Amino acid sequence: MDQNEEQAEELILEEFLPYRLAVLSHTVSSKIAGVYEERFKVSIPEWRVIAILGRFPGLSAVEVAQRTMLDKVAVSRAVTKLIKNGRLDREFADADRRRSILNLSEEGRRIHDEIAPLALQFEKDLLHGISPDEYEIFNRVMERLVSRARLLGAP
Amino acid sequence: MDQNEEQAEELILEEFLPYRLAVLSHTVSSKIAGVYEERFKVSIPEWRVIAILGRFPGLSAVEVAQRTMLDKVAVSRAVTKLIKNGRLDREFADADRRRSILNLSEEGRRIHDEIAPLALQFEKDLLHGISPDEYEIFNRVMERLVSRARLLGAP
DNA sequence: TCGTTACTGTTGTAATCGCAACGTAACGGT
DNA sequence: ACCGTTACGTTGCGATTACAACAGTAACGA
Repeated sequence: MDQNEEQAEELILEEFLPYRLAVLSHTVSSKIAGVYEERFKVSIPEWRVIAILGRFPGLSAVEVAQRTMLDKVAVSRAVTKLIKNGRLDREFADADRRRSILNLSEEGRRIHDEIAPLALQFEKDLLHGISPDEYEIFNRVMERLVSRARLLGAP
Repeated sequence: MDQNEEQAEELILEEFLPYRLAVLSHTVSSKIAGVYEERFKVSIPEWRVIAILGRFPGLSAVEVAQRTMLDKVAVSRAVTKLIKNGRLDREFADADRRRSILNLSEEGRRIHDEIAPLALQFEKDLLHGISPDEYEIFNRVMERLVSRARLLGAP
């Protein structure tokens, strides 16, 4: 029997990994965005910026972009809006006046400290019933998938 | 020692599950969309429609929407474009003339049969180095997460 | 010093998405 | 038969996103 004789497997959308990842991510994102948005009028990109500046004060816009996986345009717009809403302060570096120095304002910090526990709780709720062992494997696979995906397809 | 004395954990964006899911899904989607798009001029929603009609010929638009997790507007637009490009045929049901009956055209079938193996190969490449056991757990966790996410947040 | 090149952040714009509103069609009760 | 309701699919529109082009600043070498 020829070893290549096996039936070419058909593509079943609901089992197809990229599809399932998209569905899962979209479901999770829209649910948690509901919390940010509805209660604090903060979009996901804005929340990413706040979260990063909460841990790394004084970053520039590009540095924020790298750490949030947002492109610099998204960061620029999020920052503009956050400043307008009094949640961010911006200075410019003395040494290089192109470079911005971003920090949470008092209000920004307050919002950060309110959202963070909600977000962590949401994550916890999401993971309820999943054992640490399972989650560890899940995480390993996720990381593997990201790095593989970065290699594949178009460079 | 008070049992609530533990330090409130800080939110670390790059470890935060919704964020990581978004990054992973976005990375995977954009890579594989490159294949669909560049080589066949097919968007992701269009590909979902093709994939579903490949397995379930004769569905109506709403049925396609349910099975692809697209909303009916997205399906309507994808279908319009696919018909215009000669990849889909549409009839209307005798019993209920609101209801469309969608089928791949010959050309649509041809494209389906070309993309499907590429997509499956991409998935295989993505999963390279991950053991069946790991993948099984990964899948279990994914399913758990979707159903949890559907419960949480806004109803 | 001048000219080139690289980098930061903003703006302009086209494509996409999501939601509400709509037209048409079928259905259900009276 | 008639009215109100529900279902299917389309259209319009505001919000979001991605990408390219840009202005301004800095760095570097001739």
